[in-house]
Amino acid sequence: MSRPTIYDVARESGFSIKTVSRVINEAPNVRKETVDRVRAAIELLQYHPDPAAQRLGGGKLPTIGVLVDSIDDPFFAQVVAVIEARAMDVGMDVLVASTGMDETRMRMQIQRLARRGVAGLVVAPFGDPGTVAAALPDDVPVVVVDRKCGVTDKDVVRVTDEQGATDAVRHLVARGHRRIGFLGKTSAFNTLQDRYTGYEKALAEAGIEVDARLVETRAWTADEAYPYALAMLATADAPTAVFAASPMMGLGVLRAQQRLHRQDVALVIFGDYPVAELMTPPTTVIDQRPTALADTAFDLLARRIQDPGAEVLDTVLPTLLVPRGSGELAPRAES
Amino acid sequence: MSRPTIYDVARESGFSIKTVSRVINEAPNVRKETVDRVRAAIELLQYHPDPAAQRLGGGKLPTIGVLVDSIDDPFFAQVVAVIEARAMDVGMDVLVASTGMDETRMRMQIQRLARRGVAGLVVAPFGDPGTVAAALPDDVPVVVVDRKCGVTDKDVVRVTDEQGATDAVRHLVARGHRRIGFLGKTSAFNTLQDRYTGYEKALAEAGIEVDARLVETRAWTADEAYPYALAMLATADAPTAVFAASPMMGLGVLRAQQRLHRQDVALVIFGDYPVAELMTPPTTVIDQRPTALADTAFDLLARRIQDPGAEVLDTVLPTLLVPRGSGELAPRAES
DNA sequence: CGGGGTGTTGACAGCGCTGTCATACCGCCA
DNA sequence: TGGCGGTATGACAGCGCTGTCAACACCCCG
Repeated sequence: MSRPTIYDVARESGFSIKTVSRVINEAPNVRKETVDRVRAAIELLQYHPDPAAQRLGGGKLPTIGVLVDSIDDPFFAQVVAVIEARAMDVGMDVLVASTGMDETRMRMQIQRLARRGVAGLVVAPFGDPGTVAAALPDDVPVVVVDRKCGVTDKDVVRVTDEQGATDAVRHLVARGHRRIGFLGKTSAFNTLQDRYTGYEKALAEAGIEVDARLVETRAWTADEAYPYALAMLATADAPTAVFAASPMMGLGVLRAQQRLHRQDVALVIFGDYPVAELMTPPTTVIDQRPTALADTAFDLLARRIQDPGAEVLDTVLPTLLVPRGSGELAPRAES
Repeated sequence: MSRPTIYDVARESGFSIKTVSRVINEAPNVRKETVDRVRAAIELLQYHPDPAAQRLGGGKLPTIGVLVDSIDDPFFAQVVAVIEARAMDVGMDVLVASTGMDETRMRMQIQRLARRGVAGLVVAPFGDPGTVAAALPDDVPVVVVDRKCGVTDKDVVRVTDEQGATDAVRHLVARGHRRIGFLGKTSAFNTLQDRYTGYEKALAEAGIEVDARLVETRAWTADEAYPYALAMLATADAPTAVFAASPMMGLGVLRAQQRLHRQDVALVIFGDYPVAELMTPPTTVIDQRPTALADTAFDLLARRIQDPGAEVLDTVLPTLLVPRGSGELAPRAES
């Protein structure tokens, strides 16, 4: 009364296990009638191949691994959700793992997933190019998402970080802002570095000089960003607008604004977040469109699994400025 | 130059593969010196057992499956994150799957995970007791989270839905509210039903009669809740406070409040959500403490995997009222 | 009518483990 | 001294698949 095996299907259908195997894997050169008979037996017995056995017998696990910073980060949660949905459509399972932003752990998790025999891996890496390149396996298809980290021999999907940041700051400049603050730990990721570059660029275009007092690059978490944001907003020559280079930075700013009752400071956050549209004022964001990112990542992975030799692609998706209110505030009248 | 197998370790250590297997599985009756020698060989060769082979050879996969409504729901994202972290600590992987609130899909996903040979399953089920009971496998350890759904033969972890709702409504009553609205599709889950019961109970305690015009039980998503909330808040005898029985309902109410500029209506939401503390006013919530839920779920699962015959536990965790502002608003003066 | 495809199927040997059972050895007691 | 029980180890047969290779049609063409 155990689960039926391929032998049961073979017996039921009157063919050999090999032919059943062929039908399961949609191999060529099987007569249509045979396929039908085997399919009928499979249906009758409610047979499903055992993934572990398939794996052991030479194939890969019908599974894809996803490794992200943290699963409950809304951005990555969406990425995982999309991958899971897409994987389900093609009958694959998804193994999730998180790095917790720890390099050793990242390497360990990648190894574990690879060892597991997954058919492919979606990874949001971090760290310097050397480390990342060493950590990514070469014998498993890998797609790198969100952060390039100097990877050149794998498919990459990411967004136009610099352009997005430029859009954000231009948007603020267009509203008349000249004193625009920046928050984001530029040393952490190349993405953040790029966003800073975009910030600089937009200012330069407008003939505005970067004021070091308005640039804060030390904070990484929202908790760290908060005091800096507080300090920046509390000074006499506070910025009239702030560009937060990540949602975490954004939260830090929002907390500071709430604390100081300074909702009149314009704000654009790089990266959308839940209920941003319900804030007072609703938050203008640069949407990274995580679902598009994940969709593309899945497509690329599927492509590479199917054709390991395909040309390596570095896909850069556009971001989307979503004006909701906070980014459209005019500079408050100088007191 | 492929991955080392148990044979390589056997050769390297000078013992048979069986003894190596014993060491890997920490089986009894192996001389300490042997263990050390084998361990050294394992270390030297950087050997890691192949999970698929372990599975096929009689064991279970060192993997636990998690099935939730949706992976990017903040509540479930946290649950998944905690399970993943705990699993990693004990060297297990996590397969995620989502039901998308579809019964057929739920059943399918459960079967897939079970077939996969996972060591255990954490499931947030839904649907009537019969369906759920039929969908849950008996040959794999299962822990049911968040919603009991009439399950009696599996371990369950959930929160005090009725008590939490009562707390919320009492809290509002204590502020002087008498006209308190309710939003939540009571027919969807027993959890929501319980929350409604809690609502009724708190009103009864205060000698307040339930006003059918203030009770809306048809909406399930935030989009559905929005028009109802709008209607409820726009009437002449609008409630002075609202209890939203789920975060989604809460979002509907918040949108309606924003639209109508009625931030003066008190609000308590069952279930915390990101940045609730940054809203205007900050949202008072009944925290379901998803991390505690997930921790307990993991503990229960580990216990059952280790001892399949253990007594079945129905664990009910307390919720936590988190006052942040919206729930402490006094009834506005009647116009 | 024979040779060389092409299409269709099956026998069988693994894949890397674990379970079962056998073996070898030790110390102990009668 | 023989026999018994316990400890430590190994031989070997699977687990449920897939890959390889062989077998056996059958067809077309010269």
